[in-house]
Amino acid sequence: MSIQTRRERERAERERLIIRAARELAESEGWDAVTTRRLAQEIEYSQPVLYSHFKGKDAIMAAVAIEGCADLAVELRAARTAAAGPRRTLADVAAAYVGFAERRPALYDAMFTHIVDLPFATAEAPPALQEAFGELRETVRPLMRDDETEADLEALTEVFWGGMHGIVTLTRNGRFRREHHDRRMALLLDRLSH
Amino acid sequence: MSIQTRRERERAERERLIIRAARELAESEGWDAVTTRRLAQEIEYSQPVLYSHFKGKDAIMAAVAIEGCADLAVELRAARTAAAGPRRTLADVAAAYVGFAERRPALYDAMFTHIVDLPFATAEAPPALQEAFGELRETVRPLMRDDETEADLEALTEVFWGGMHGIVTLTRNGRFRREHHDRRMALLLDRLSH
DNA sequence: CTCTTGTTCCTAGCAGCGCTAGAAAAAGGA
DNA sequence: TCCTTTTTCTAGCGCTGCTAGGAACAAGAG
Repeated sequence: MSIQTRRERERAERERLIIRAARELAESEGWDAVTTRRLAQEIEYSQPVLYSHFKGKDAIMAAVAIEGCADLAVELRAARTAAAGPRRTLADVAAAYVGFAERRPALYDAMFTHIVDLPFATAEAPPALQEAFGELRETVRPLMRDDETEADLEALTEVFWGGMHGIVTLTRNGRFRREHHDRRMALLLDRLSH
Repeated sequence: MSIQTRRERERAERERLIIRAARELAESEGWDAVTTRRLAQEIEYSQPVLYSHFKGKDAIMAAVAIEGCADLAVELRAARTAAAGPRRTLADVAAAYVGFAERRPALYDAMFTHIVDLPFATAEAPPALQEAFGELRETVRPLMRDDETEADLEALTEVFWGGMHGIVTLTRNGRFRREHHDRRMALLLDRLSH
C-alpha cells in the first residue's frame, strides 16, 4: 500500500521532471534541440523511460503545451483584473498575450502552431486551455452591445484571439515589419472595440 | 553556344520539374511525405541532383512557396477586380484568401508558417509576394479615411491579413469551432471596415 | 539470509531522415 | 579514337523517433 503510493508518487515526480526538462530545453535552444536522446540525457534516464510515460515525442510536446496554457491564463488574468476601463483592459490583455508569445516563442509554438491532435474547442479540452480562452472571453465581454448574444461574444473573442495570433506568427517569421507592430496592435484593438 | 543554351534550358526545365513534383507531393500527401529520396524517385533522378539545383530541402520548399504566392496573387486579383462595392470586395477577397488556405493547406503552410528565412517585408522580397500583399493593400485602400496615411494603409492591411491568417491557422488545427467560421469572418470584416 | 517472482530499466538496433564525398558514366572537342 | 570536362550515381555519415529483448533491481516467501 504505502510502497505502491510511494512508487506512484515517484513516477509522477519523474513525469513532471520530463515535462520541465523538455520545456526548458525548448525555451533555451528551440524544439529542434529537444530530441528523445537529449531529453533522456537531461533527466538522467534512458530513452525508453520517456516512452513509459508518454506515447511519443508529440505527447511530451502536448504536455508542455498544456503547462504553457496554464501560464498564459495566469498572465492574462493578471492583466485583466488590474482594474482599468474595458478598452484599456483589452489593450493590457492583448499586450500580455503578445508579450507571452514573444517572450516564450517555443512554448507558444507548442501551444498554437505545432500540435494538431490536442482536443481544443470541445468539452474534453484540458482545463488550462478553457481557462486561457475564458480570460480572453471575459476581457471582451464588457465591450459587447446588449443586443449581442453569447455566441457573438465567443465569435468576437475568437476574432480577437485570431487577430493577435496572426500578427504574432506573421511578425515572428519576418512577414511583417517589426517597426509597425504598435500601430498594428492599436489598429486591431481600436477596430474590434467599435 | 547553342549547346550551352540547350543545357541551360534543360536544367531550368528540370528545376521546374522538381518544384512541381514537390508541390504535388506536398499537396496530395503533406510535407512529411516530401523527403529528398521520395522526391528524387519522383523526378527519376538521384538525390544529389536535387542539391545541384537547391541548397537544401528548405530551398525547395521556399521555391514552392513563391509559386504559391503567385497563385494566391492571381486568385486575390480576380476577387478584387470583380467589381462590387468596396466592402463587398473586401469580403470577396477575404473569402478568396481563406478559400485558398483551405483548398491548399500544404502550399499555404509553406508560404506562411513553415519557411522562416525567406525575405519578405523588404525590398528583396520575391515579386510574387509583393504582388500578393499589393492585392490585399489595394483591397483595403478604398476603405481608408482621407486623414489616414499610406503607413496607416499598410498597417491596416497587415491587420486584415493577420486576422485572416490567425483565423485560418487556428481553425485548421482545431483551436476554433468550424461552425462559427462564417460568423467570425463577418465580424472581422465588419469591424475592420469601420 | 537466500531464493523466487515480478517489475523496472537499459543496451542495442531498426528504418528512415537530410545531406555529401568520391567513383562512375556520359558528353564534347581534338 | 582518345582525352578532358561535365554530369550523375552509389554508398555512406550522423542524426532522428521509436522498440524488442535481456539485464538489473526490488519485494515478498521460506
